Amino acid sequence: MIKIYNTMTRKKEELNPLHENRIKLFVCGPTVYDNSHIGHARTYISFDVIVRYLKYRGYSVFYLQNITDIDDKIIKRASQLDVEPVELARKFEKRYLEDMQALGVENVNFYARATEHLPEIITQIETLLLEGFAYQTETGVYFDESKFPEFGKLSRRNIEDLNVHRINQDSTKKNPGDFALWKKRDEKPFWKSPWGNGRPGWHIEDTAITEEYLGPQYDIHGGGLDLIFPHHEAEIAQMESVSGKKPMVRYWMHTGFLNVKGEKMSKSLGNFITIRDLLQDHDPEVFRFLVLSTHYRSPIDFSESALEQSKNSLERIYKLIETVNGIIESDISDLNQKDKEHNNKVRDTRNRFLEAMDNDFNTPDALSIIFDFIRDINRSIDHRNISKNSLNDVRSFLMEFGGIFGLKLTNKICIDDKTNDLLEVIVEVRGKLREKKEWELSDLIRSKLGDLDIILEDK
RNA sequence: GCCGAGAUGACCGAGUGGCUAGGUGCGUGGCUGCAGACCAUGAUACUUGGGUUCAAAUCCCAAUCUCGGCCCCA
Repeated sequence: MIKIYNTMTRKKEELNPLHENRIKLFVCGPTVYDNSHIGHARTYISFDVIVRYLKYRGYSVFYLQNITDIDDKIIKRASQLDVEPVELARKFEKRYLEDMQALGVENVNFYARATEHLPEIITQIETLLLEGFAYQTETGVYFDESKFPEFGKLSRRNIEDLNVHRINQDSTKKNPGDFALWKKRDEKPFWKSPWGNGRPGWHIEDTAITEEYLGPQYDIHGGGLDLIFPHHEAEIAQMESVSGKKPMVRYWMHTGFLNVKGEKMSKSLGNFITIRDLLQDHDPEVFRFLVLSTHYRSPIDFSESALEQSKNSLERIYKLIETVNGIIESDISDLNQKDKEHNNKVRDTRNRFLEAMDNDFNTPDALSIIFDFIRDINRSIDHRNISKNSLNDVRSFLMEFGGIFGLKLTNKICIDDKTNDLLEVIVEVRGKLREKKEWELSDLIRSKLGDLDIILEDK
């Protein structure tokens, strides 16, 4: 039974989807006005693995994400660069999708652009006005917070607290906490609406999109911790007011921040690392491993040394696969057999692994179980008491694990035949040198190859 | 001011009452010509002070510190 920590109740709850084994999931997507950063990557890798695991567990998951392609930041950036906002949005949307692909994030079923859902947005606002949850002023249409007493239930705040500390106060609003559903604007880009030209407020696109594709009630809503307030509160207020159905979502899941040197990344601090920067000189799987070696709700402190540690850890997994492959493909006679014992080992490890993942997707715990297993298998190989048959099971279990964590776990060597032949020549010659105990020369060859990132290991 | 998260060994990081997680790094031993990989093994680990309990990293109380949210943000 899978347990999920629900931000709404602050407790782990058993996963019970609305419709048997079907799960409807929505995760807030990015505002596409700039390159995506590694904080985004953390969140989306986390959800990628959550979805992989749910699917592995037999759930049919529909994973929806929005793309905020209309927003003040987009407009501002576009005017600075003297391009059309939509052009800018499309450009960074494309980059975002490329970045996600590079990171191996691949389970989103549908990306919904805000600008392609204006009719749905307008319909929701009309309903809110009709039902008295919203009001119109000369500057826009606002949600009337006082009509939704539960406002703040997700972040556990009360409305009184929310009505202080507001800046850039729009004087036409009834309460300071009221938020915009529609902003009346005559500058481009704008859309026509019953309330005049303008564009949607920040929160309404998500509920319009989720109602369209998932309905007024669905299973899981995810996003970064920073979206709890006010974004997700606003979504709850809108959707539950529109439909009259509660709750809008059964499980709220929030990912922790990625910090750089103990501080949250922000443009003002200048510690902003984009996914592109990261991938310039790091393997995406190393970053994925770093993300998964911390629980999705905990903060991650990003650093080069953290990456280095992850790289080395990940290497340990790859080494075993390599060794196993080497033995299976070799023609050496079979090692001693203790098949039954090893079958049990694989089975127990799988069970423990699933138990860890069932427990609110505890990837670090799950990893520790994998490493336990790796040590055991290495020991068996060292003692030469594992059969090729068992090693096949080991390999397929590790591949199963790799599928869930989104790690390829295949030998990454991809060189052309010519180079391969050439390498074989070098290795053969070096072998002869070693037979003659020409250590100096053979070490030189090894170190020169090492400089070319070709690691030669003698058995 | 109001809300929230956290403090575990050199570093990262699990763990809600008893049975030394795991990884990285480092030391030692084994295997190796050497190195690497692998195996074995080691280092004053649970912020502080009280309390509950036969038993606490884990529960309670207090304190200290760190970080985050409250305009925008994954």
